[in-house]
Amino acid sequence: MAERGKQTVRDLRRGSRSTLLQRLYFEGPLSRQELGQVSGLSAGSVSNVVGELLADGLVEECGSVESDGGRPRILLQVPPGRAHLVGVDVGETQVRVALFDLGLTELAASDHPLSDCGHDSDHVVELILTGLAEVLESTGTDPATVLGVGVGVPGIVEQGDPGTDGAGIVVHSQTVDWDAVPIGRMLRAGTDLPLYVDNGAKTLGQAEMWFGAGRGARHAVVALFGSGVGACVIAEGARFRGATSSAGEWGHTKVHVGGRLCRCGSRGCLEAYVGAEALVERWGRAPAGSSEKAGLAALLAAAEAGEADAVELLAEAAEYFGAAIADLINLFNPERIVIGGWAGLMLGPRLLPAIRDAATAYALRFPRAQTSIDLGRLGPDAVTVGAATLPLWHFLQSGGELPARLAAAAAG
Amino acid sequence: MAERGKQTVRDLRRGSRSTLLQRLYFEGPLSRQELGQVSGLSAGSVSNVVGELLADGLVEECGSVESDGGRPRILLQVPPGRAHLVGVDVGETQVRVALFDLGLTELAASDHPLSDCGHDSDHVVELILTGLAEVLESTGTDPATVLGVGVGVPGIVEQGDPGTDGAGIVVHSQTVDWDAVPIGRMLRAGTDLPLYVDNGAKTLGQAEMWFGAGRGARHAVVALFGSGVGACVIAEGARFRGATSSAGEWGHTKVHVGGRLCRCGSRGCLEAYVGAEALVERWGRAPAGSSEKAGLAALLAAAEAGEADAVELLAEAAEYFGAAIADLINLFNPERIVIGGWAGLMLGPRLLPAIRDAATAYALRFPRAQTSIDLGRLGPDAVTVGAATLPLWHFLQSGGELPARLAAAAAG
DNA sequence: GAGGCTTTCTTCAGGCCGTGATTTAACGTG
DNA sequence: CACGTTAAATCACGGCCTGAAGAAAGCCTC
Repeated sequence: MAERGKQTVRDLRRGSRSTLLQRLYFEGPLSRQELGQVSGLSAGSVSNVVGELLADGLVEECGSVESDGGRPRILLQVPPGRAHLVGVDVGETQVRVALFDLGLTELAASDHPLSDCGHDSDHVVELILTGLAEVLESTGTDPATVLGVGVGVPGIVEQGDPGTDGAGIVVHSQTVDWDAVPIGRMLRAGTDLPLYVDNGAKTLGQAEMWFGAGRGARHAVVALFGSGVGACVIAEGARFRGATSSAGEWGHTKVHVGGRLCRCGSRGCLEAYVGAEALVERWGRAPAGSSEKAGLAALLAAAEAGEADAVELLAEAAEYFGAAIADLINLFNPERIVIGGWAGLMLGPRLLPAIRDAATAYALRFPRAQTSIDLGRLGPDAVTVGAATLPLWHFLQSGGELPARLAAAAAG
Repeated sequence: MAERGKQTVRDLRRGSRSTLLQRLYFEGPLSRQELGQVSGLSAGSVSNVVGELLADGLVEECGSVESDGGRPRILLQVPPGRAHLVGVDVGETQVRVALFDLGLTELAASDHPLSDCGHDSDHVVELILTGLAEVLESTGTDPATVLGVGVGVPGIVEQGDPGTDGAGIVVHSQTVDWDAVPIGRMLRAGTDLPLYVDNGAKTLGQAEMWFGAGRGARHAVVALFGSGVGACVIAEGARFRGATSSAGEWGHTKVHVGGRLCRCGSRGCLEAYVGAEALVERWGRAPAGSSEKAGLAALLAAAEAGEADAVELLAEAAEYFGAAIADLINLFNPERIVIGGWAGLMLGPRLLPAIRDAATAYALRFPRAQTSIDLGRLGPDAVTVGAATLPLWHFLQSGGELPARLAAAAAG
């Protein structure tokens, strides 16, 4: 039931390249020696594979470190400038396109507000494509050096047939009224770059796992607390997708069957109790016309000032949030829970102790004891970074597969 | 982040053996020809690997089928009598040990009631070991032909260090008051056979996946509805374990934060609303002193007879159950949900439509549309079958690894 | 400053693996 | 009984990883 299909002797090499590339990417400069130890490959193979990677330009030597009287170790790293990545955040109020180098340093960004036409899909696609053109042009980046474009969108992303180069990707979103929008095909019409699309919350979670509070964990859940509530589940070091890659829709988990009406149309959803939108609305004292963010900040300030109803509302939210986290602990048995998202970061410092207590009260003892609950470290702007990890992940996983033109350039 | 470590050219062969063995095991007699097609391996490799498997006695030729005027195809199969498996069910009222052949046909079984000493762990271990001796002796089975002993226990199983031959397995169970019982070491003292231990509900789920309503699904959740409530999650064809293999503890998911008190000590757990024990207790009309099973049957009969409170109680249970299944759908995005367990099978025919409706009402549209909800097909006696799949799974996964003595016998 | 020591990296024979073409086997047909 | 057809076995080939032996690059001592 878990066949991994045909494997030729060539897949071994792909696997070795991938392992070495990943180690080098995540664990900084390493010598061939150390690389052999951490990867389990023999020194001979490491030398061989690294030679290949050097020839492809995917790895470069960067200084050396003396070794107690012997030949110095030559350090190796993935050259950050070797290729580029694009991350796109289709947010609630704007479309943001950012260009990164391989080290995920932001080289340029382009923002377009989404006020006039709302989330009309043609318009969003147009903004993505113009943003893409802008960041490439403003930095003089050759499109051939871009490994791919990762896009974080609201809603559920159906990946479609993997063989079709992203053209089969379809997005369903009840909140922005996208019903089976074929965003893959629409973007494909405007660019030849490899496309990767995923839910924005999931890309934020991915970023938190790679560069934030999730680093190093193999089983984790990033609980994203913003206007709504979502989660990104990581199992065995990779995102848990489920059958059609919509796994982790935590916001509509029931905390009170038949309870408060949720914007999804159902009742009793977690999001209807602890989502920022719901909290601000329930509090009812936010300055009229203020943004959701300002409203939540006002609620927090009121609670800090000791206003009873604000204090109580937040305490209740912490209990619900903790109880829902207990569900995650019971169901996924992670070693770490990371609370992220802008609202999570805003309220976290105040609510974390109560959330932890509630999780302890509601979860089973054993799995709870295996899990730590911490705050995330990345703000909402990390969605673009997370989106850029989508092509990056493919790059590392495939052992450094380059677009045809870029590979040819290295050979020359 | 998902390194699969060192891979030598030998692992390829192990993988090929495993693939072929699995195909042959699950998809009945197949010719080398067909095997090549379904596995993707070339005809040459298939011939080669099958030759090896034949020599090891892991595969045998069984008749042939004509082929439209050419050389007939020789059919191959895994000989059911080649080895044996033991499955153990540590249930609420008894310890059941069963001996199976490779085809999972039950050859012998031994039941020991658990009335006198309750679940004292020493006593349970003793019963397992005597049961094991009994089934081996009554059938005259050489222990060397037993691939392993799978044990299904109540509670959470911590697998310990994989290298220690099962000796590190520890069980935690709040219901039978086992606190870190080192069942691996205790059993190891009484037998040399390879040991595999997992939660009983999970083994039942595994059985349902392999031989019941879950067949063929790669992403599924088996929702187990008995005295309590549990779940077995399958992702990518393998059981989803989480960090310490306790994932899927669904019964203590919150459906009403702060609601009914549950036997786990927390409040608002699903189990406190729809578990058979809770239902019978809430109904309050079961004949005094009757078993839980009889009580639930009485409740069902009352509802069928149209008694208002019974009808209403079951309708409420269906709604809660469906809502909780909606949570599973949102979180795990499976392609199939199987409702099993003795209470599930008993109430299923009556409640399934309501459960499906509730799941549709409470789950998000898109993932709900990807999922079918069906009743399981295996009764609670399948726990032993499921337990026996634990060593069987290891056998198939490893490409037909045999205990030393058995392998030697084949060579002779 | 030359030889020796230590440590790192490279090279190479050896054993396997899967592929794909070729050969051999087994069967029905005319 | 020769022929066409299909299934299985065989084998040369290019690849892969390992492990051992050899080369490289420093430091230390005399």
